[in-house]
Amino acid sequence: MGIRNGLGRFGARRRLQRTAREVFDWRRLRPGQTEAMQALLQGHDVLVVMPTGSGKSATYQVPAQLLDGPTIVISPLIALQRDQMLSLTERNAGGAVVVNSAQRAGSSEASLEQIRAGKAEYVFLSPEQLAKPDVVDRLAAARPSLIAIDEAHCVSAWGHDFRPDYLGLGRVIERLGHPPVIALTATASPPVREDIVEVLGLRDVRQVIRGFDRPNIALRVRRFAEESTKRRALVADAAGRSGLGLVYVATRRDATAYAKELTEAGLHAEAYHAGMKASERERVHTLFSEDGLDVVVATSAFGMGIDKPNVRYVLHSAPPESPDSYYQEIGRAGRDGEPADAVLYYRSEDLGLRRFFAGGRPDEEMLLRLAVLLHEHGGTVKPHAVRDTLGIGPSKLTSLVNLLQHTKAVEVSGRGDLRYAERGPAPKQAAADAMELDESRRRVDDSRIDMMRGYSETTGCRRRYLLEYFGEPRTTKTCDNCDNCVAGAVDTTRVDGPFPVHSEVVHKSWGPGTVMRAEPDRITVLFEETGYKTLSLDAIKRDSLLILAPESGTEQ
DNA sequence: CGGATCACAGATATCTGTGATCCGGTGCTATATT
Repeated sequence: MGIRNGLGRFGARRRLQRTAREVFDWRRLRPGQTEAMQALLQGHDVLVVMPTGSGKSATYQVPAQLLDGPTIVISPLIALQRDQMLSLTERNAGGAVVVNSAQRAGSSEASLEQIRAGKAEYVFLSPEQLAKPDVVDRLAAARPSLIAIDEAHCVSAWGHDFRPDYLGLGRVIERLGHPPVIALTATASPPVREDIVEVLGLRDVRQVIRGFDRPNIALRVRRFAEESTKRRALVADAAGRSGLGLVYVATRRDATAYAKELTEAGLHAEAYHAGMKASERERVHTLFSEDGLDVVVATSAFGMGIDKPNVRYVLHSAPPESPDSYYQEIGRAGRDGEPADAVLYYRSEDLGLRRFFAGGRPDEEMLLRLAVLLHEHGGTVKPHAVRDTLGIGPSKLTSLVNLLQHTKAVEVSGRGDLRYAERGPAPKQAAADAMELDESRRRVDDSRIDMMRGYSETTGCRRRYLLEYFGEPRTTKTCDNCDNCVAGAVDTTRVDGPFPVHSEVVHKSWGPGTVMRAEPDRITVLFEETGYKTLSLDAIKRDSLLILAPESGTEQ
């Protein structure tokens, strides 16, 4: 009580500041933080995109103190859950508990009981825990006042296949009474933000987006024709550097191989990937945290949650699958604000592996069998019964159900039970629609790989390229801290084409989209259905491909 | 999609080329066995 009635904007701000100081010992809140916190207290859902180390966690931790009821924090990794729980336990913040499979038997049970009894303010758990109806029921009974989704880009990056329980979070949020929800991430391009909002079912959303630019990170791409030449160059580069570094590689095998070569070159290098024993991974992580080595050679498994200030360089032996991932990975350099380097060792062939990873198609036959099964049954079916009948695992079922849900064929109840929608399309149509939806998602994934190629091959300012990708156009044309700008090769002619950045357009066959990037002879558009496309202005003119959307220009 | 690896053939007894085949990232969970 009291927040909405009686206390105005300024009262709320003062209370937030006082709580930040008294409970957490934070002297000052930054504008982005206060904005997000106030929006939560006013009952909005909030999407926060702010760099690591800028106090994202504070945006839910402080309001949690002022709202009456526990705060549920959804976090993708057990290690992150534990770290955050421990740091809260040090404060006099009302107690924090975790619920996960790494707990001793009965300990998760005790955590849930503490939440129910009002003896803990924060509970940390994974989406998989929230896929269990009894866990959700017990949390709902505690009347949570706030839900935070940490590392929210995982919703979009992992939900659709790798960890499909992320897709169930929207339903879970409703089941928990939809208190104010805050989703937090360091990196999210506009379509990723849209995906997060849609999957989580956020309403009346306030977006707080701050500080994408990391001007102290020098950006560079080195192009190679031969794999062997590229390898040698990367090893020589790292061997010639001092200070802590990260080398990102595409495969586990490469992690081991590069680590070996770097060791032979005289560095203390350690490999890191998900195939290693937990104890080994922890050993490398500790060495890294305590400056006990020169370089970690890792797959994408390494990095989430790390906030090490003095990483001096991040080298990539191959491009990742999107600028989103690339920016996230190089963003681990130079957190201290001192100069740092991000160098991509690039061969266009290396994008092939990314296309392979993006390529897995859903099982169409199984999709149809599932649709037919639910349709013929007519009533509500328990998911385990469906799994038994079809002989598939829980995550496969979740991803197939998700596709059918989007085509309005299947409905999922609060407890996770399945039923065919009364006015849903026929099973055959539903399966076909679902395949088409999946196809469209794949086109978007492919287009993000294309954008990674675009970054690697651009002759323009690389920083500008990335910032525009994230929807933050710079006013200056050059950054003076990327290879192209330093070489003086960047074309600084003013671009005043017919389709300015951020204008809404409609394409003859690809439908509506937003201009993300404008160059003298071409533009890049983010289309709702097909993702990113680069179009030459000549072709647009010749075939009248594109027009400005009717409402565009009247908005601002 | 591209690479690494292997079997096999071919011109010569150790190497070279070709085609087939396989493999590739991210983490939760839950339970049985030491």
